[in-house]
Amino acid sequence: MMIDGYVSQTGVGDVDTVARALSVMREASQLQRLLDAYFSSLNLSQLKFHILIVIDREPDMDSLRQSEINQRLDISKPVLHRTVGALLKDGLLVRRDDPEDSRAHRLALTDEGKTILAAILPGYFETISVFMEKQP
Amino acid sequence: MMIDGYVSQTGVGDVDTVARALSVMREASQLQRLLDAYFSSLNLSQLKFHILIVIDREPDMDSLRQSEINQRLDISKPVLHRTVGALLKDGLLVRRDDPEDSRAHRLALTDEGKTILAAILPGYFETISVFMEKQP
DNA sequence: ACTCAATAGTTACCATGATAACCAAAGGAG
DNA sequence: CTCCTTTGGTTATCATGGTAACTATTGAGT
Repeated sequence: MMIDGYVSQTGVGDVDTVARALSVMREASQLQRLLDAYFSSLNLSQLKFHILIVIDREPDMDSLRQSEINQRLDISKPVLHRTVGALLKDGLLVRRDDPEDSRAHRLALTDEGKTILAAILPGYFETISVFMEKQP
Repeated sequence: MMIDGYVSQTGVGDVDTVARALSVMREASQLQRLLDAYFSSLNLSQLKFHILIVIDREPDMDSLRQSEINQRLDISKPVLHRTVGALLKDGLLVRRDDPEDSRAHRLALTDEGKTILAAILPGYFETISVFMEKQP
C-alpha cells in the first residue's frame, strides 16, 4: 500500500509489522462486509445474530438480562437496547419481567428466533469458510 | 469463543478456519478502536487521515479530484463529500475549480494540512507497532 | 430507617458508514 | 448539432456504532 513508504521516514516501528497490521485490517473489513451482506439479505445484522447466539448458547438458562448480554458482547447499552427492541418487534425475542429485580427484564428466544438462528448458521460458516479459502 | 461449538453441528467448514477468521476480525476491530481513539484525540478520523495521505502521496500531482480519491479509497461518494467538507472547514484542504472540467474541483493539502499529517504519522505507526507486539 | 453509591434500563444526540435519487457538465453516436 | 449515456458532485435518508445524562430500583453502610 502507499503508506509503507512513510514508516522509514518516521523511524518508528518496523515496516513488515505495520504492513501486516494493515493487511489484517483490510482482510477483516472485507469479511465483515461479506457477513453484513449475508445478514442484511435476511433482514438481520451481525449484532442481532450475536444477541441470538449468546442467549441460545447460555448454559443452564434460556434467557438473559440486557445487562448480561452487554457483558458478553462488548457493545454499548444504548445500541443493545435499540437492537433488542428490533428483535422484539420482529418476534425473535420475548421479554418478561425479572422476578428478582423490578428494574430488569429477561430476554428469551421465541420459537421463531430459534428457527431463524438455526437456519442462518450454515450460511454464516459457509461465508467465512469460502472467504478464508481465498486468502493467501 | 462460544460460537465454535456450532461448527460441528452444521457440518459446514472447518472449526480451525472459522476460529481463525473470528480471531482476525476481533484483532482487527481492537486495532481499529485504538486508531479511532488516537485520531479522535486529535480531532481527526481514520478516513480524514486516509484522505490526507492519498493526496500527499500522489506522484506528479499535489491535488486530486474527489472522484480520484474515491477510486483510491473505497468509500462511498456521499461519505467522501461530507468528510472532505469537514477537512475544508478545518483548513486542512483547499478546493480549486478544475480547469479541465467545470463540474469538478481539485483538492490539495494546505500548509496546515501538511503539518498536521506529518505530526500524526509517528503516533499512528507507534500505535500499530505497540498493538502488534502484544499479539501472539 | 436513612442516605448514598451502584446498577438496569432508557432517552437524546452525535459520528461515520451506506443507498437512492438528483442536477449539471462532458462526450460519443447519429 | 442533437440526443443520450456517462461522469462529477450533491442532497436526503437510513443503519449502526458511540457518549452523556437521566430515572428508578437495589443494596450497602451507618
